[in-house]
Amino acid sequence: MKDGPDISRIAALIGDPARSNMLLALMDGRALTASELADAAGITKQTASFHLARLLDGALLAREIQGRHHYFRLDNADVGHAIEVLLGIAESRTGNRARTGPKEPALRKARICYDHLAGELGVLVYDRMCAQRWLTGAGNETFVTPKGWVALKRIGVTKSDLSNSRRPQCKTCLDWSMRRHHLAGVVGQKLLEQFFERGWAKQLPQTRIIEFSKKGEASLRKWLN
Amino acid sequence: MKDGPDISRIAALIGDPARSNMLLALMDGRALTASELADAAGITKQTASFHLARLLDGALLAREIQGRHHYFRLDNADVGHAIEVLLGIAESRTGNRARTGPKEPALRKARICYDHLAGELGVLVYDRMCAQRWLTGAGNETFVTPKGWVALKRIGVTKSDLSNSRRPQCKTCLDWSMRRHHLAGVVGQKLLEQFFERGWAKQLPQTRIIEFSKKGEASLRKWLN
DNA sequence: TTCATCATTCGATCGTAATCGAACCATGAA
DNA sequence: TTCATGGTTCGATTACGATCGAATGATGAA
Repeated sequence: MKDGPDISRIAALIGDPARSNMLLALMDGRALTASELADAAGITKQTASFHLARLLDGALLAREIQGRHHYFRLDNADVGHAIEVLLGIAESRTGNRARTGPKEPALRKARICYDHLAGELGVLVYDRMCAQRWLTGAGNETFVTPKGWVALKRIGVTKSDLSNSRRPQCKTCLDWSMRRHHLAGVVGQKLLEQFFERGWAKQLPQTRIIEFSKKGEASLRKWLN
Repeated sequence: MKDGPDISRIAALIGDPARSNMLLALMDGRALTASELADAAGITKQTASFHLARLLDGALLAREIQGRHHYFRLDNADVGHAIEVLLGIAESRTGNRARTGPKEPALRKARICYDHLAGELGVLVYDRMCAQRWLTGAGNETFVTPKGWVALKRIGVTKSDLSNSRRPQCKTCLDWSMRRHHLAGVVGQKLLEQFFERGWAKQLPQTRIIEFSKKGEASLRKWLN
């Protein structure tokens, strides 16, 4: 037990209500200021600052300072993934109802998972992209095929957009409500960005829900054939 | 924040060193007695009993009473999955070295993940089974093909073995060291069982390491072509 | 410079969770 | 019955972490 990975340290960081509320507030991938996070958790600024320092120290959060504003965001997608898994367990305990996943149908349909699309539509995107051989590779190591790049270009995501990023291009992320995988990684992020820019979807304020317009969903399905 | 899934409750349960040590000790899928767990965590029986009651209450553990022995095991594979994810984060924080995953090469090669095989060999099994169309389906919903049942029968796993289980037959589990998927679910469990029975591999006591004999690994690779 | 705002640090308080000794309960063996 | 063992409950202690008021640092605007 000496120098092994200290799982309890990480879990304890998430295990405080104030901190977990702040982490949940960051699950949409945005960066929030200390005051906003204090608000989200319902605590004073001092207390928030204390907790944020701990989260920074544990490298669950990253901070970016702009003038007098300090912006905090999840340090990486792994943190978001851990929170999704814990959400899944917590839900199965408290909910105790037959169907898995979030209660709100809207959340189950489409939501943001750190910085990419999750829910029914997220799984649909991943499935269709696999079925049409736009993606290749088993398990978590997934790559875009040449055919896939053509399709992505049609929607405004180009290879050069991602070349200078250190993040893995594609990853899969286990979907909490669907119990299947959806697309994460830079491609997943850029894709969602395009959905927003094209007006196909927008994020409901203060929630993780992503709402597709009728037209937007139709366009998406058309793109996926 | 009223009645939503309480992620901090779950995380706080894992976030105590004594409890996390007990959970880690159970990651090999076996069921251990209260005394054994007290030992594993380095605490007295009373304290262990206190923690075990909390873990039961939070439904992270399940208890089975046999005479005066109380056996504890992880309540389900989701719990094991959550711990693997946290292990991954903790490792990336403390280790800070380039390569991901456990330090010990043996652990990276083959280890037990809740009740199935993980590590390089675990990923190999999954990849080969997919490549030969013994498994089908994208994401986490995976099924054994007719061709796959033939191959599984050759190694002693038959369809009838699993018919009366409520657990999903096949699941994929994200491998902490490899960052790829390996096979979980009942099939993954039965498969590992066969590896043990055939003497291809054995678990090193007090560790999660699974050691394949030279002959055993050769037999495994032959089975996978 | 002065002022307002955003954030962190300090200090003190408070509550609660972890711990263990001791007692108690249940089971199985003698 | 008695005894030994595995496990839980009770009670008291202890220590640590969360919280907030107040003070201190920054930054940007007037």
